[in-house]
Amino acid sequence: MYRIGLFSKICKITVKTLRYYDEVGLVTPAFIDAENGYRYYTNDQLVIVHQVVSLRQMGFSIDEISAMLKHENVDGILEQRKSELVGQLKNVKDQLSRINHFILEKKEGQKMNYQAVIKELPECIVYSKRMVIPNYDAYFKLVPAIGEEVKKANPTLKCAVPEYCFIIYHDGEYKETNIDVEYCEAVTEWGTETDNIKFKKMPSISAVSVMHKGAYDTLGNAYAYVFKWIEENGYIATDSPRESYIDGIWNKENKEDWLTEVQVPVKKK
Amino acid sequence: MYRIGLFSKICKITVKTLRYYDEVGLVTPAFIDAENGYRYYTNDQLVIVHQVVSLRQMGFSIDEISAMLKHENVDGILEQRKSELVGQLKNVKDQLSRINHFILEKKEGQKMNYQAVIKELPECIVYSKRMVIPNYDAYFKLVPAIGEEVKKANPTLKCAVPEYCFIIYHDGEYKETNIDVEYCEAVTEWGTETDNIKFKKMPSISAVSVMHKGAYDTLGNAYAYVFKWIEENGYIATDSPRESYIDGIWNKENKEDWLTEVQVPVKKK
DNA sequence: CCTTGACTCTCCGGTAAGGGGAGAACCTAG
DNA sequence: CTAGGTTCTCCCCTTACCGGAGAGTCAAGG
Repeated sequence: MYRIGLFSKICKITVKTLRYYDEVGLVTPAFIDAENGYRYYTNDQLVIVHQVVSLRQMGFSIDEISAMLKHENVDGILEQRKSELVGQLKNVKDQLSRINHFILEKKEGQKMNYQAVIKELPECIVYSKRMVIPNYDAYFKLVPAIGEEVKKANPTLKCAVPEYCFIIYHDGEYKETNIDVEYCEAVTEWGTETDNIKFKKMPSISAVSVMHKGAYDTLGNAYAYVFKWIEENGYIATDSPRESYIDGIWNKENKEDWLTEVQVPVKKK
Repeated sequence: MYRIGLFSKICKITVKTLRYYDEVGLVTPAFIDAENGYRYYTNDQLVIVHQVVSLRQMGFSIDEISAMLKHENVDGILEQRKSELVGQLKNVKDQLSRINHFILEKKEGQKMNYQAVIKELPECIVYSKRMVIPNYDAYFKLVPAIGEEVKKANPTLKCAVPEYCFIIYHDGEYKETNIDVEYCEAVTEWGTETDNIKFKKMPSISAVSVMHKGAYDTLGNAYAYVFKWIEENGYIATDSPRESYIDGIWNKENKEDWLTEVQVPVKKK
């Protein structure tokens, strides 16, 4: 019979931990002196502690170990822990890749303008108009007309809250002329379509998102950044990119205050 | 200016998290109504939140992000996080390997007699006698004589607490006859040596440890297990194995109650 | 027998990054 | 004016322990 201090040296476990294991019922001392509460351990507990440490080193939680020592659903717990570990492995590798990318990016251009975030874009209903526009500038002149056309066909239609107004670039490559573009705006309900305006449901997707602050003439940098990021971090683009307008000419005079979000649907390679 | 609920939808962060970020000073609302405490956010906060989420997705802690946003020691934090991730990667791979080994071992033999634990063996002073013994049985007859010889040369010498009494197998392979063996016992101080008995300091090492319950004739199973474990989990043995005696003939009549610990010094491959 | 120092006990508080819920105040639409 | 949705603060909960306070306990030496 050892007292707790000696036993802790024998099995190389702290006294605190032994008391904690007693408290949660994982390793109960062989005997507790009712007079003074002293815990006494024997080599039987040594074997149990050894088992517990072994399982802890595989990353099982106390609850899981308790269940396993009672032979409850051991196979299930093993498989669950394993798939958890596979997930963690992916996650750590992902983080490592991202941090390496970050360090590299920081070394090259000191500005650090862009930051990538993976986010889930929730499902939504949009009205959309797809069109081929001669060039980038032409597009802005068309937007108000679209809004009016929708309102005429659907006087009570309301935009979604929060607003989500974006264009999808359908060309698989960068173009400056004859751009195949789809203007979308999220709304709360289905409406009646017209020749130009169609309604559709955008499914929920995951996308990598970067924020672009400033005028549109440097938006190309954001695209360059995001596609490089996708490449270097082991993702692949699964759909055409979206450009979501947050701040612009309609609410900010100064071009440098404009804010645009570039979203590229992706999945892990 | 958005209220917290709407803003949380815009940046896809829970309200709880936004309040927490406010509390720790990471993302402060643009304006707080002094009357009712309502938090109001603008798109400026959106950009900050985006940065924060980006860094959180790389696994930085709130404190680290706070420092980085203030441009404090960014390079240091990056490198630190990176090496932390490298460590985590090793750890997760190790756990995965161990759990796979465990699952396999469980499928093959249902008994699950052995569990491996990596532990640090602390530094200690031992007296030791190295000898070549004709066979396993002969060894036990020699032990009492060693104890007496030490006591004669060092009447006041005390054994270490906890006791640590073991033999080292110096043969690089399994042998049944003419075994090169070193008997060791940890003591509290250096003593005077004799022709046979030498004192030395055992340095602190890490070792994989398994517990063997029962008579010595099945100890081979424990060795088989531990060397297989070492092989399959990416470790290498760095020194000769030790066999530490915990329960035996001296305190347990029944052979099935004997307890022996096999320790093999290892390092990660 | 007394003291001293080592050991042990319980209880309380802390960790990281929020989640859950209670109770109260507030705001907007009908 | 009311009903329902938002927001506020406050408190407790999570994991697997660690640190410390204050009090009781034990063994050895004088």
